[in-house]
Parts: sequence; structure tokens; C-alpha cells
Amino acid sequence: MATGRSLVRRVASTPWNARLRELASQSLFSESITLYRSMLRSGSSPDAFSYPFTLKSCAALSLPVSGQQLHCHVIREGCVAEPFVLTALISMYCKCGLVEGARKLFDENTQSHQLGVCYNALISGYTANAKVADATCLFRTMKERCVSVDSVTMLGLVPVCTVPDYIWFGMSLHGECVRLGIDSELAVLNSFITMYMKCGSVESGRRLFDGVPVKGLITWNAVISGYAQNGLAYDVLELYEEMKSYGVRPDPVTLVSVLSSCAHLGAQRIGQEVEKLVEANGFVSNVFVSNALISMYARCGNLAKARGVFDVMPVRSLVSWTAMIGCYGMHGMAETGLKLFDDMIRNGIRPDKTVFVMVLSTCSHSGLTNKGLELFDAMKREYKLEPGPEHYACVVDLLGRAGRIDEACEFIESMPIEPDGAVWGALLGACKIHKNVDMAEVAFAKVIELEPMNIGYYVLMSNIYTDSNNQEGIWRIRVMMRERGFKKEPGYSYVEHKGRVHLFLAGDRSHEQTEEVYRMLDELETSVMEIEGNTDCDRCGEVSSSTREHSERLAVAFAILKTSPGAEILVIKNLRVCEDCHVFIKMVSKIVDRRFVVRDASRFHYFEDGLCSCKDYW
DNA sequence: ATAGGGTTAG
Repeated sequence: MATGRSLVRRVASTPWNARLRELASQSLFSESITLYRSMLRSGSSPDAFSYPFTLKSCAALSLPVSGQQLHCHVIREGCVAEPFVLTALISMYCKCGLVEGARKLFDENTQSHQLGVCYNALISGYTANAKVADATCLFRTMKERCVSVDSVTMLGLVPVCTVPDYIWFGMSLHGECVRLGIDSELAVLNSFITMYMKCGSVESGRRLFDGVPVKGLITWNAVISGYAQNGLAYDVLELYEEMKSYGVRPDPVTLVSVLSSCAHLGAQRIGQEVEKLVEANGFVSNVFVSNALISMYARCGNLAKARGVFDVMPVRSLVSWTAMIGCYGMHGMAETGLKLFDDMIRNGIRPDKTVFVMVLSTCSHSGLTNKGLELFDAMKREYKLEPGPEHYACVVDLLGRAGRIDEACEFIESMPIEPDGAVWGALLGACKIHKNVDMAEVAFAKVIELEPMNIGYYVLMSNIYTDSNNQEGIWRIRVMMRERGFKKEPGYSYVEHKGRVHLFLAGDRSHEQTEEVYRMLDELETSVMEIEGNTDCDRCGEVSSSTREHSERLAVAFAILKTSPGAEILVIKNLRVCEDCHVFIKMVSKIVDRRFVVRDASRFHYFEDGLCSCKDYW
């Protein structure tokens, strides 16, 4: 081809270049690569003006082979030294995940050492490929060589500061931007807002956001997704409304965060509104959006709709399968979930660690002990995945629930990695179910060493002592808790009503209809043969308040008051529904003849006609 | 004429 081509009369490349540029600027990347190919076929030879566009297309589509081919052409045409071409090549290698190749190019062409854009391309390449040390190191080199740092350098560098350890570095960068006078550029502000949010400094991020005079869509998205990532689902919905009131139109990124917050809060009505918007704007083909829809419907208890979204997706990602499988697990439908897992494998999708967490916990919730152990084995042997602490915790849970406590202990001892709090916590939970006080004390000592501030474990241990009538033990736990000075009760529940989410806290009286809610609660309690008690509730963490004021009861009472007879009631609880409340809701479902769906931290409970879907309450 | 950049899920 090459020799043949040189015989063909060379045609001026300018019209080709203009078209290449047009396509690339419209993000029609594969079209631009096709055009480049026909350009070669027609006998016109590309020049230094053709490559940047074509390389950019390879970068955008992550096509390393085509990119390297282009690199060869560049060498043949002798224009590697051309700054625009060199930078485009470096960027292409980075975007295709070949950072070493990019670095080699950078080192070999020393003229790039004075070009800020080359540093910028390489730094953002390091950042995108999680090479934090290389990124910061190159930034230092850049300054040593007196190459000027600009806002694009910052945009490439700031995203490395997304772990709390790097927040100081991030703040120093912020200071540097002020000195350079680029701290008011919108993109720079956006990247710092994101940085603070990802480090968990939600207030700092919000303060920066409030100070931005003209906010862009990404500015709004940065805070909305930051709230979502920090579990502030309520604030997400609030800010989303505010954003719309300013006339800013949400994009798929916004809607993904909003949907995930609806999932969190059980706000199906709001989620459905978002789905309408998704359809109206043609975002249905966006995999992120569809995955978020699946998870929203699943976590709102609407399995059929979740499956409906899943079934019509033209392209499913691993995340789509994982969300769907996890959703069957939460609903106690282990068979369907495991069948879907098999389907996934048959479809040639390689499982990852997360999907294994889903299938393993599905097995343990449904008592499929051996099936779970089999899968754990297959994970290591067949799929060559290194189990993490979360997988070990699942296996301990699997063995523990089945009453195989000794095996669970041996398993922990044989672990090649250090067990974390969740592993010992799973053992502690098993000891509660099977009333093994001695082992519980061992597990408890370990677990509070690893997670001293997790209140749930203290409550669990206290309840194990309660079950065995060990007054001294109960007292000891109380003292420990007092010493550690636990603050307010973290138990809360949500109910959605008329497109608004109502939040209830244990013993809380700040809800606008508190009077009515408590009256209804009293009424229900008179009807139910109430088990009075001030015992600490197992795992639900709502300590030292009477169980009769637990958040899920307030939510139930409110929902009965507000919704029409016959309507199903969905209550979301952040922790676990305690035994007392479980019994209470069961009885209420008979008295008021309503169906209750309660989603707690790990699964769904269905209450109807005095019965509950789960035999064993967790 | 041409290069480098910010937000997204289980």
C-alpha cells in the first residue's frame, strides 16, 4: 500500500483536514477515523494538520491499535517534532491507558520539556490512570524547569486529591490558583468543588459553590453528585429542585445522582418523575441512567419495573447485572438471582468482586450455605479473583447463620489477609442467632478494637447478654458506651407521601404532624398487645429510647394516617428493624388490613395479614 | 486551521 501510494499523484490535503476537523469537533469520532482512511485510499497524504484531529478521535474511542498505526504514519511523514502532533500523540497514549508509551515519547522528544501542554497531557494521563505519585512528581519537575503552570495543569492535577490524605496538597493547589489568578475560572472551581466533596469536606465544597456567581451545569452536578456520594440523599433532592428553579436543565449525570438518592430514600414517586424526564430527553440509551433506574425501582420494592428496565436495555454492563442480582437478593429471591448470575456468565460477562459480594450475600440470606461456599471457591479458582475482607465476611456470615460457628472461627484464622470489623461482626451476629456467649465475647473484643465507634456492635453484644440473663455483662457494655460518649441515636426511617419524603427519628417530635402521629401510634398500641420494654434493640442501634418510639413505628403511624386504605406502605429504615418493631408491624398489618413493605439495611420485609415474608427475622 | 481540562452507577 505504502509503495503504491507514493506513485499516486498527491492531492492537496486541505479540504480533507477541514472535514476531519469538523467531524472531530462534533464528536463524530469513528466517522473521522473512517474519513482518514479514505483520505489515504484516495492518495492524498495527511500532514501535520490532519493528525491532531485523528489522534483525538482514537483517544476518545480508546483505540490503541489505530493510534499506534497513526504514530507510525506520523514518523513516516516526519512530523513527530511538531508540537501539536506530539501533544496529541501523548494524549492519545494516555487515553488508551498506555501511559508508559506516552512518557517514552515525552522523554525522547526533548523539545516537549519546554511545552506546558505536553506536561498537562501527561499529568492528566497519570491522574486518570491512578498514578498519583507520578502526577505530582511531574508537576514538581515542571516547576523546576520553569515551565508555566496554567489552569489546565490544575484541572489535570486536582483530581488526584480525592482521598483525605491529599487534601492538604489540594488546598495548596487552591492557594496556587489564587496566586496565579485563575481561581475564578469556572472549570477550576468545579474541580475544587469536586475535590472537597470527594474528600468528605461537604461544607467546604458547598461554600465554594455558593460563592460561584455564574454556575454552570457541571457546577450544579459537582455538588449534587457530591451530596449523593456522601449519602446526603435528602440534600440532593433539595438542590435538584433549586437547580430546576434556576432554569438549569439536568443532564444524565444529574439524573443518575437524583435517581440514586430516590433509591436511598425509597422515593418511588419522585423517581418516576425522573424516569419521565429521562424518556422525554432521550437519555434511555445511557447505561448509567438505566442502571440507576434499575437500582431505584429495586430499592423502592418494585421488582417488576426494575426487571422491565433491565430487559429492554440494548446494552447491559456488568453493573446492570450486579444491580439486578443484588435486587433479587434483597427480596429473598435467591433462586432467581442465582439463575440471573448464570445467565450473566453464559452471556460471556466476566464477574468481578462486587457481583460476588451480591451472590454470596444472597446465598447467606436464603440459607444456601453450600451453594455459597461453592461460589466462593469458584470465585478464586475459576475466575481468579482475590477475595477481599467483604467476601470473607460473607463466608463467615454464611457459616455462622448455618450454626457452623467453629468452622467460621477456623475460617477466620485461616484468612490470608487481616480480618476487618465486618468479618468479626458477622461472627458476632451468628453468635447472637445461635446463643454462643463465649465466642461472642471473643468476636466483640476484636470488633470494637477495629471499629470502636460503631454503636451497633455494642447493642448486639448487650442483647446477647440480655438473652442469657447476664446482668453483669449488660452493665459492662453500658459503662463502655458511656465512656465512649456515643451521641444521638442514629436510627431513622423514611416514608414518601405525595412526592415528599418524610423523615422520622427515634423518639423525635419535630415532624410537623407529630401530635397526630403519636395519637395514631397510641391507638395502634392499644390494639396491639404491646410488648413494653426498654431493652436495647438488637442491631437496630436505637439504644436507650423506648422501642415504642422507634422511627419505623412513627413512619408506620404517619403512613396509615396519610394514605388511603388498601394502599401498600413502603418504609425505609437506615439500620435494622428490631425484633420488637418487627412484631409490632406484623400485628398492625392485621389490625389495619394493610400491606407493609419495610426495607432495612440489608433486605426487604413484607408484612401482610399478621404474617411476615421472612421466617427468621433477619 | 491544528494540542492539554472539570461532573456519572452496582
